[in-house]
Amino acid sequence: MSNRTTDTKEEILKIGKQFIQYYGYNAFSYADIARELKIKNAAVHYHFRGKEDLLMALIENYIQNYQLLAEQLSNSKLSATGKINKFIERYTGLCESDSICIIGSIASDYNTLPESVKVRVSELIEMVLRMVENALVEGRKHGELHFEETARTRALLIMTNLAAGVQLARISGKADYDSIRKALLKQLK
Amino acid sequence: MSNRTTDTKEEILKIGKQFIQYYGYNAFSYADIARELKIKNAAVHYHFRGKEDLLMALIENYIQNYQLLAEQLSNSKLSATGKINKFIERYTGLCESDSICIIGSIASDYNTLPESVKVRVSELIEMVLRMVENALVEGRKHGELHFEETARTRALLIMTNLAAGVQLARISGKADYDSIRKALLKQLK
DNA sequence: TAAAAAACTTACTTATTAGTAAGTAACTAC
DNA sequence: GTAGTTACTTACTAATAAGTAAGTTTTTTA
Repeated sequence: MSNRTTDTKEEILKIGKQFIQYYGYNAFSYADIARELKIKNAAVHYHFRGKEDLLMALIENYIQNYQLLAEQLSNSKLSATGKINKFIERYTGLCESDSICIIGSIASDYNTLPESVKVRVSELIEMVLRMVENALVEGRKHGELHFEETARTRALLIMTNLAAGVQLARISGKADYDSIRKALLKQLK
Repeated sequence: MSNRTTDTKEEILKIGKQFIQYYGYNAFSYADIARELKIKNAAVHYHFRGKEDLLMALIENYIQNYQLLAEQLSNSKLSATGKINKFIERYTGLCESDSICIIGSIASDYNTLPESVKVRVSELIEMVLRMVENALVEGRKHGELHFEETARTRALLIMTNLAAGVQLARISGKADYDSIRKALLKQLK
């Protein structure tokens, strides 16, 4: 019995992503996913042999997603500020659903992950950093953005502010995330 | 059979802290602690009824520790920069052992924690932020430090840079943490 | 429309987890 | 020196976790 309009495999990925962002990788089980989708445990194993495979698939999805965003940004007529904003918006969205970014979530569980996953996460992070870096370089070239550090360092600062910002927001409130977000942009002017 | 020189309860706290900082709260069990200390599972339960109680004790320890640091700093003749540096050093130390800060670790697992713990973590964070904020206010008053935002916002920026900085360091390398650390201090001049 | 492939469920297994009840050894206080 | 307290161990239980083998239903394709 398959569902006409939705794809179970996609649904598993969707729920898995939500669980990682809401509870953390080591805090949910295949049984949790199965319960949520009203299928059996073994059905989840049919689509993803094990939890590591599911995680790997999620990371691949995430990489694809960011590659798409990177392309869109490089082809767009948006200002550098606009591009940075597109990036920031992703975090703002997470904040609203009491979730944290996958990278931050995985980073906390990093030492429990198999080598294959670690390598890919590392590549994902480099990709994201390069994307922000490119926007920063462009903005500085056009006199639109101003910062003292190298673009790479500035990208690191922005990324860490946002990643930990959404983590903090769940505890001390969304107002703190908002202060961070606004300060980030003001600093670049 | 009790150990003359060490205290089992203290040892459990020490290992528990290490596990949280290295693997994450939901990635270790009482059995792991028992194995490490060469005692039985039930002995851990004797000292801490459940994992939540252990976590709570660790947080209380952490709060005490920070209260001590806050006092030391407020009574010290250190410059504001020196005070901020004392704070930064804590993160640098973590970085060297491939560990992340307890706050960051707990933040990722936040939605799996009981309310009693959440409340105390929230108080801990406020304490830490106030400490950094105080040093910033003092530094600005004396013309030693310079920043545009409110001291609270600046403290948020510093704290998120460091917390996510050590998380990132495990994945993309300690050099990235170092760039962040140096940029942080330079920004304040 | 029959065979094959895909997408499951049923029914397990094996390992781990948190936790506890009951017993024992050692130290402590009087 | 014995009664009580502390700090355990032994020996469980009940629940959950990951995973699999075998069978069933549904969909696709030839």
